[in-house]
Amino acid sequence: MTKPPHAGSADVAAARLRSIPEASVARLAVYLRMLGELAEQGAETVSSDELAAATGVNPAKLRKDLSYIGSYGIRGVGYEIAALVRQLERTLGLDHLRAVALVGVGNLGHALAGYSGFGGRGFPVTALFDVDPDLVGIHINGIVVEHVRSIPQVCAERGVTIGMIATPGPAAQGVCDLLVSSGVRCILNFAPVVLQVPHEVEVRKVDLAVELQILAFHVARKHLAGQDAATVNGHIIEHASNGSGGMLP
Amino acid sequence: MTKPPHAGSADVAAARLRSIPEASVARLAVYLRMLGELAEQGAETVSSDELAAATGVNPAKLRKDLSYIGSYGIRGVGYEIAALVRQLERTLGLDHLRAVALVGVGNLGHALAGYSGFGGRGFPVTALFDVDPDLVGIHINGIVVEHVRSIPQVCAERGVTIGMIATPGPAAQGVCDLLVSSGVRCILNFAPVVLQVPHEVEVRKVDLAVELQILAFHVARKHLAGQDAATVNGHIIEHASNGSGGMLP
DNA sequence: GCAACTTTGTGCGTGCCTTCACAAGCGACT
DNA sequence: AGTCGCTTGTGAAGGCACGCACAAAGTTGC
Repeated sequence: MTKPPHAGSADVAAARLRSIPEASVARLAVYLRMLGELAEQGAETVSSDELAAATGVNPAKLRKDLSYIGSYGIRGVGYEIAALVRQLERTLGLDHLRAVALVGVGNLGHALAGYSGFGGRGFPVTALFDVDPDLVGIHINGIVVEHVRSIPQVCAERGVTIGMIATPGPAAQGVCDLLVSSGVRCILNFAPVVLQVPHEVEVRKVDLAVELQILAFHVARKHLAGQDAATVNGHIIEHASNGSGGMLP
Repeated sequence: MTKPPHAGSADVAAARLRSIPEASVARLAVYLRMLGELAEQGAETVSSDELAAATGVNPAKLRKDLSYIGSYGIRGVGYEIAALVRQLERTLGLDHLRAVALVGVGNLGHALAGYSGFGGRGFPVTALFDVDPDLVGIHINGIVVEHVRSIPQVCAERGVTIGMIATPGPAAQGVCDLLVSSGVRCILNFAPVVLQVPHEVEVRKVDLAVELQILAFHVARKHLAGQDAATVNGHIIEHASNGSGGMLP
């Protein structure tokens, strides 16, 4: 393909961004974290085979994923970790901090507010909201909980670009509308409802009950199948879409 | 196709289970929850168009999903909600309670232990584990936290079939091995690591940091694209691809 | 400088998932 | 009974993603 002659100009970067498959984006984030760990351990370079094994994906798939963001590997050697991390962060938009607002400071919301995995990775939780008068006003990790009706004002003041909804189901759509009207264009939804949003807003849903039900399905399947559990190879790996390709020796 | 003459015998059910696409299983769980809400509102039947709109999927896809579990619709009318719910629950393995063990009662784990969405849907959290001496012994929702080393014994006693891991990353693999050695065959992993498991064990991963990074990517994309935001069609809808499952992927 | 080895980048076949479009089936109304 | 309108179930086509396999490109050793 046309090689990127020097640096990715903004145009080139934009063109690339648009064309990265959704499935690859999800994996790029996983590669990035693993690369961070490797860097901490002092590694300078890593091969696609090593990184693939560590993240549980096929090496060819990994190389193809990385090829979407440019040619940052050295044939015969591998990938230079520092450069790759920098480029991944640029691609994933992690070169800026993204202020996050969290609505719903109940059971789950409280845990999310205290989760260190966010702030440490460029997503400082900057605003907390709830409707419960007993919760409004308390501090969590140094952030004061505000009333939901303040969402537009506070989000504008603090430049919030990502919203997380951890309210009970019935409240979620209303909260979502408030966030959208405040200019938030990306939402992570933990409430068990399907949010209706304008087309320019991106919603991702994390549904814990559904995750368990999917597992329950597999429990039932294994149960019904008895345990044929053929004497296949011994290990590996994460993730559902295990082809379970035709058995039949 | 060959219609199920009377009831799905276990054989027929087993054959169907094996052939349901993974992506469809995830959606079936969503349909089931929405059907429950509709039933509460007093609805008797629902058409594929209505249910599809409510769950944010394509009507044809919904019908195909439902066709995997049998022909429970009435042409010209729609689906009888009660019968469909019953069949979905059977298919997803929700006709039995599935005891769940939760390992890691820190920030996130504590919230999960108290999350009512599990017990209310057939997944009673039956055992809690941690290594922290300050946590071992305390009660959460009436369950006492045990030491991780008790996992094999307690899981066997209480018939645990699903494990949830909400530990810090470095501890996750060890905990996973313990669960697997205790007979747990399905694991929901919240720790930011890729678990290595035998092939007969099913792992689903929920990775909150990755979810946010995917959103950040879309923030960056929207930003770079300016707001051309073409005059495309007007609406819609949740969900990128999941794969995931979500997270999952 | 050359040969052997290593590892990337990718063209291509394959299979799964999605979506369209339509025939078949069911109820209601006349 | 017959017709009309509505909705399901599915065949078939298109698109996307995965993974193999190999050429290109770099490094190491002599």
